[in-house]
Formats: sequence, C-alpha cells, structure tokens
Amino acid sequence: MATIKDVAKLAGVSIATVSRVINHSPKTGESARAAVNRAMEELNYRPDPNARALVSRVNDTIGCMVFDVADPFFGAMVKAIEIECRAHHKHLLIGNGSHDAAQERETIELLISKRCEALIIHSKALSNEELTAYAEKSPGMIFINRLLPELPSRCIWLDNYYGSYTVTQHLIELGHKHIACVASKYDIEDAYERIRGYRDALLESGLDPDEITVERAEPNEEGGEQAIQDLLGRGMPFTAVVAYNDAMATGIISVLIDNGFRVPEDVSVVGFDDVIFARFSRPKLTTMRYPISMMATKATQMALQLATGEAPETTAQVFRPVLVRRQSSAAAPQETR
Amino acid sequence: MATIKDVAKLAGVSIATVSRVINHSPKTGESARAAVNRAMEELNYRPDPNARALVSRVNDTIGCMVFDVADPFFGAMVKAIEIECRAHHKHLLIGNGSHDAAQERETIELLISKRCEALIIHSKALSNEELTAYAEKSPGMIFINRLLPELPSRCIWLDNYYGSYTVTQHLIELGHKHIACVASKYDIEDAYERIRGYRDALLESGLDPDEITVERAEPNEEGGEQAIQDLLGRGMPFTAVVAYNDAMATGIISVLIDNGFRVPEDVSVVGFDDVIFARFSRPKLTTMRYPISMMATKATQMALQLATGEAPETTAQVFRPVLVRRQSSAAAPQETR
DNA sequence: AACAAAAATGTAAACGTTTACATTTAATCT
DNA sequence: AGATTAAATGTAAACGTTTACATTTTTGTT
Repeated sequence: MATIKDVAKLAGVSIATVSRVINHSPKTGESARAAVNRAMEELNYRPDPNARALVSRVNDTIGCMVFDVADPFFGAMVKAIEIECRAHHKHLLIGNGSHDAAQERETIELLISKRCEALIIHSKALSNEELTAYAEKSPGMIFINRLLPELPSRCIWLDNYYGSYTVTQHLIELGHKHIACVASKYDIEDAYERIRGYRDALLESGLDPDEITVERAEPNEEGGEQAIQDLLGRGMPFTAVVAYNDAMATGIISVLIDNGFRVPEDVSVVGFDDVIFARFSRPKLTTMRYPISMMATKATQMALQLATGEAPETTAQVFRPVLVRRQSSAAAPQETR
Repeated sequence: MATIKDVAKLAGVSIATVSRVINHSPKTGESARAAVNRAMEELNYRPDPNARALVSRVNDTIGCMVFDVADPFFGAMVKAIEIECRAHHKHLLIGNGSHDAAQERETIELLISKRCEALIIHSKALSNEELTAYAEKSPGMIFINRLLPELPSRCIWLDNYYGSYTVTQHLIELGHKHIACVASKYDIEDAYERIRGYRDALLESGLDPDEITVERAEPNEEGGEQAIQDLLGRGMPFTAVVAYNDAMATGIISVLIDNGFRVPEDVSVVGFDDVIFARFSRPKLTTMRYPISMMATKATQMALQLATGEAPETTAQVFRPVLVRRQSSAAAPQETR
C-alpha cells in the first residue's frame, strides 16, 4: 500500500506538502495541490488512519454499546447513531452488552482502549458508581436510558414514570377497572419507574389498591407468554394488561388469543416502545412511543460535542414517550363475567 | 494517558521488556513480569492501539456493511458477527449501505481506509464487477448473500431458488391452484431466483402457466400492503400468496384481514427469512428459514482466515433455507367462490 | 532593481509501539 | 574456576503521519 512518501516522490514535493494537501491546509499552492492530487489518485493512496491517529490524537471513531443489536429497539438506536456518525464523517464501533456485567465491562474497556473519541453507552447491568467512574475517565462518554445522579449532564433519559402513568390512565379512561401489569424481572430503574407509574395511575383514580397486580418476567415474547399464563392460572379477573414492552405485549396477546379471549374486545393489552413490528402485529399495538431515534441522535451530538471540548448540556436531557392508540386497546367489556 | 515509557520507568525496566510482557513473549523473567504488571496496574496503562497497529500492521478490527442495522434480518446478522468477533478478540466496525450505490461505495471505502483486517459485505446496489474489483484489492473481504462468478470462494450464498420452489411446492401440496407471487421490485439476483423458483414449481406440477402472477414492490410491510391491494384490485382469484420476505407477508396479511379474508382459511400466505417477529405475528407465519446467523458466523470465520493468509474455501458456500410450517398456510378452500 | 512582506515549501522531530540485534546476566558443564 | 551456552534485558530503528520552525520562492512596493 502506497505511503505518503510515494505520493511525495511521484508528485515531486515533500511529504509535508502532501500532508497539507490531504488536510486541506490553506497554505498550499495551486500547482502543488494539483500534482499531489494526481499522484494520490494514481497510487490509489489512502492515509493510514493509525499513523494519523498516533500523532494527531484523533481517530474519527465513536463507540457504542447496546444490549443486543438484534433487538429491534436497539437496531433503531444504532441506526440513528450511524446516520449521525456518517454526517460527521465518523466511524462506528459497536459491541453488545447482553445485560451481563462482565460483558458490559469488557465491551466498555474495549471501546476505551480503542481510543474512541466519543462513547454512547446503554448499560443495563453496571452500577451507577461504576458507570460514573468510567465517565470521569472518559470525557466523551454519554449514557442513554440511564440517569446517573452524579453526572446528569452526561445522561439521556426517558420519563418512564410518565409513560407508564399515561398508558395506564388511557386504560382507566376506557373504563377498565381490573388492570394487571406485566413488568421486566430485572432490577433496573426503568422497570421500577414503570411499575410506579402504573400503580400511581391506579391509586389516583380511586381504584381499589388490591387491584394492583404486578407479574414480572424476562422482557421478551417468551416472558410475556409466561407472565400471562401465570396471571391466567391465578384466576385474576383482569380486562386490561399494561406490558413492559411491545415484545411482552405480543407474547401476552398470543397466549390470550390461544385461550379464547378476544383482543381488545375481552382484554385490552398495551405495550411500550413502539418498535417496528408494533404496527404490524395483529391487532396493531396500542403503545407508548419511545423516541429512541431522537434520543440516540441527541446522544451522538452530545458525545461529539463533549469530545471536542464543548460542554453541551448542564442538565440531563429527558424525553417523554407519547401514546399511540392502535387496535389492542378498547373500552372495557360490560361487567357480566 | 500513561505510555509504555511511564510503565518502563516505574517498573525499572526498558520499554522492550514492557512490550514483551504485554505481548506475552516467552522470554521475560518472572520478576520483571511481576514488576511490569504491577506498574501497568498502578498507572491504569492501556497500549495505544494506533501505535501498535502502525508497526505491527494488525489492528484487530473487522468491518461490516449491511443494508440497514435496524432491519431485524440484519440485526440477526450483525449479532452473529459480533459474537464471532468477540470470541476472536476483534472489534467490529459497522456501516449501512442503504441499498444506495453511492452510500455503499462510501461505506466500503471507509472500511478499507480504516485498514480492517477482514470485511464482511452485504451489498445490494453495487455491480459484480465493482465488488470483484474491491475484493481483489482487499484480501480479507467476504460477500454474504452474493455470488460473484469470478470469486466464488469469497461468497456465502443462499439457494433462493430452492427456497422459493420449496415453499411454493408446499402450497401446491396443500391443494392450492391459484398462487400469486409478491416479489421485491429491486433488480437483484435473489429476487430473480425466487421468482424463478416459484414459477418452476408451478410449471412442474402442471398448473396452467396463465396462473403465474408476479407483483413487485418495495420489500417491506408497506410494499406488501400495496402489492396485495393491486392484486385484489385486479380481481385475481388467488387462494395463496408467496411473499418475498416476512415483512411483505405481514403487510399482505394485514390488508387481507382488513378486507374480510381469513388467513389461512380463505388465503394462505407464506413468507421468507423467518425473522424474529414471524413467530409472533398473527397468524404465525409459515416461512422459509434463512439461516442468516449460521451464514454470518461462517462468513466471519472465513474472513478471519483469509486475513491470516489461510485460503479457507475454494468454492462458494451455499446454504439452504428450510420450510417452517406455522399457521399462515393451510389446505386450499373448496372451489366454491 | 532592490527590498520587504507574504506565501509556499521543506526539514526534522515528534507520536507510542514492536522487534531485530547487541549486550548483559545467569546457569551449566568441564 | 573458567569456558560455553542459555536466558533475560536493553538499544535503537522502524512504522506513516502531523506540524513547528526554517528556508525558499513569489508578489508587491518603492
């Protein structure tokens, strides 16, 4: 592979001039610039990013850790980051966290040792303390879907409480009195917040506190199936279910239909996230739209600003989900069962 | 950030010794090794990957281009690659192609100029010639879902013809006589192959060639919706639809149900790919499973072998999809309509 | 035409590693 | 003990860039 020296020789100039042409320095002459460009073209020259990064300390790379790239939610997140990176001519390095503390740690360390300029981290398994420690060492690190009390300006956060409260409220307005909640079994803050939103909505509308029913499971389709089976098995008389996310909602609906319930005529089911397939499941899912693309775009911009030394925000960026009414929620059935 | 010199000084040895310890060279003494490790620990030292790559010419990075990370199919693909990378302690650089020739070119160039050791490319928009030219310059480049006539040993390919033939055959066995095909509108080989498989299955079972009906659209949910609307509008009396992929199948089912058809009682619909949500749509999709994870894993292994100079395969690796029977296909209705 | 100022170019020293080769130290053999 | 060999360590040169500083060339002024 051709080096800067080859280009310099062919163009009949010094390597410094070549470097200046490459970097669009204003102090290069017209003729030299043309000769260098021709030589670069002819040799199919590409600057070695390693050598460049070694001296200039920038490598145009931003790193990203997500729970699982194969999950549509994170797919949307990565896509938004990729688009923003492309716009800034940055490259995107990616790793999965898999909700495993060891793996998250390994992935973050990897990204750091790669000297990424900016880092966008979606951590589920690591403690606030550990993440705060990382952030203090890495100036361009931003957390998405996390709210670190020590470092709010580095965080992008969703108002989960509001979301869960709103969607529960929606069901209450439809006349439902027996509303169950199917939550994630993991001990992370958004899970708590969503349970809290559900609970408060119920309480504030004067429903019997005994109606509060929370079933927890793995936050995917199988988890949804399992949770609803448990609920059904317990003989709870619910007419609506607030699910932790769309995947769980899908599993819940699946089991419900298999057991002879109609959705939404007999039971309403609402999701959370509004992932790509929420629109195409049957019935189409009523859900809270998690503005993950916007959030990821914002995260990338913030991370990039941090990397260039600007202090973009002084406070946490919190986004609000919005209710998307589709077909899986409807008025409560008459109390005849 | 600490450098190797700092470590050397603190450990009281030369930088060469530190380097040997880092790289687990066998010729280091016990005591020196201990001292160096202690110093590295104390300084929280991490070797600069740029400097390392500059001299040793390896940067432990593999690059990957897909159509769209947010698409579940590619999510699964990227995940498999990521797992394989992790196992080999490689980092994963990623870019979208977006089915746009200019963007694909830009992304590939980016990956090449980053000096990735291995490259896994899923190109839709670039010609065989252009891809072959890239591959000849980049020793570690592997193509997935592409069959380059000049470079079969660099390709991982799915037998699309077989898949489409098989699933059409499945419908024929169920007694269907009026089977429509909804294909991708893009002029890429797998689209052709799938149409060919559908057509041959029909022909070989002695069905009237006039029954061959191919509607082409964007290969996503909207495209499926649109294609089936057109078909419905034309008043074709079909009882089954072979869709290009699961997303289109989902859109097709959606419109069909909205128009009062029952799936599969009135119309059977089959997909292709078996993406994550095929199992959770209603009715569950009968589809051909595209073994994308296996293929991506194989691609990564091949790319890595190529990068280390081994010539792993001499012929194209072709995989076969397998029929997954679920609920969206059933026996043809009696001929009473 | 001579000179100053501005513009263009070149020289050489970094950047943080790896590694061939030289040197020192330790171990083994006579 | 001295010679020989093996093991451990050090020295210094590369890798391909960027960039401060020095030098040359061009332009403009008188």
